[in-house]
Amino acid sequence: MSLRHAILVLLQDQEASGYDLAREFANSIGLVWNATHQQIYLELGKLNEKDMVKFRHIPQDGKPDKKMYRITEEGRDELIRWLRKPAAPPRIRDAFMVKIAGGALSDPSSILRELEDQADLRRERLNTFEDLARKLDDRDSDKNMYTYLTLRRGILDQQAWLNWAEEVRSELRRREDLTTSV
Amino acid sequence: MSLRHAILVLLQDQEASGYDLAREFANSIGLVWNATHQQIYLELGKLNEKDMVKFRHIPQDGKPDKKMYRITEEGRDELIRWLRKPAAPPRIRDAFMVKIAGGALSDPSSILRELEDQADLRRERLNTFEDLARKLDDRDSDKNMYTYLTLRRGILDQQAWLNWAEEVRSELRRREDLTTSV
DNA sequence: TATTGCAGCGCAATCCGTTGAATAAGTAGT
DNA sequence: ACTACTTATTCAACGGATTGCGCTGCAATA
Repeated sequence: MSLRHAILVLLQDQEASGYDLAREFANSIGLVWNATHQQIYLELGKLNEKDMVKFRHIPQDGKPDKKMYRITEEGRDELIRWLRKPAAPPRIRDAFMVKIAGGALSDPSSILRELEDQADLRRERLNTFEDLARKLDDRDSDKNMYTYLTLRRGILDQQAWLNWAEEVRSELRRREDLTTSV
Repeated sequence: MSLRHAILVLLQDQEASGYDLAREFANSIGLVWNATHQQIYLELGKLNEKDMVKFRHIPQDGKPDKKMYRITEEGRDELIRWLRKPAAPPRIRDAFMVKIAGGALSDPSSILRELEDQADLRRERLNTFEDLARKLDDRDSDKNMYTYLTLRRGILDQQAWLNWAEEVRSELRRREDLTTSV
């Protein structure tokens, strides 16, 4: 349960509303941890109860009021504490891979079709990450270096996925040849 | 919610007890979907209520009785239905990566320490997967091809991770040089 | 002999996450 | 004029997942 900590990480740099955070989750941090806006609002509520964040009401004209959250001392303490203890390895839950594992049931053509859909998604992500990495101006600043490394992680991940997809294609083709020649 | 389908995939090949399944989740399928024994027993119960699996009681001497589950027609239908509709892309939730993203807070040495711990884990997995891949005898059988592809996915993933770790090391070293020379 | 580990199953409580919807006012497009 | 999107937050309901606990009994080890 480190949605909490992901939020605290974001709040470190700047005061932000739930809405702001949700947008950032959709981009930057979403690369390593994703969450919907409902989850974020809920978690902000809990963090507030535990005095790890506080907010001020900002009335706006035209737009609805907003709550600008900032991290407190307790919040920072909690974050530091969390950073110190080892992180559990991420648990893997990949539905598409379950399909591959049970692939002998479906026919190869439908697998290939879905493979291409997934590959499109990965290619899209790859482009996004590469764009963002290119736009990082000063790579030597502390903050940017870590953002850069995070992006690199995403890039290498997508690339590995796409390479795997290439292997799948050629294996399935090989298989086709075998069966038609028998 | 495709714990259900992962179980059905496993039950396709052989009758198995909850305990057996839990062990398989810890190995083979665990590579793409992990689950604890509690979750598995619970899900087996639900699957049974929906007549997607049935079981027979096996009394054992010494050991407690066990329930050997097998898939039913309804179960197979459900599995086929599920295979046909597109899978949602996996959501990413990597606590260690959240730490990296907020890395500017911790000192580089503690990051490196945890990096090495995680790297050990990845190397271990890599070896396991490579061993399993080597042991697949007849790569041309339908079933083994898909197992092979699943393993390849895991292998490429671990390798990508380890390459990334190499990048992190050199970036952090570079950074150290910069700060000491200033 | 005490402890640990493995085989085997289960319940209860709680927490996390997802889905869907409601509200409300401005702005941009056809 | 109508539609759709953006900003901004919240609630309700459900189901999935996790954590912690409980049971039995054999085998091996220290």
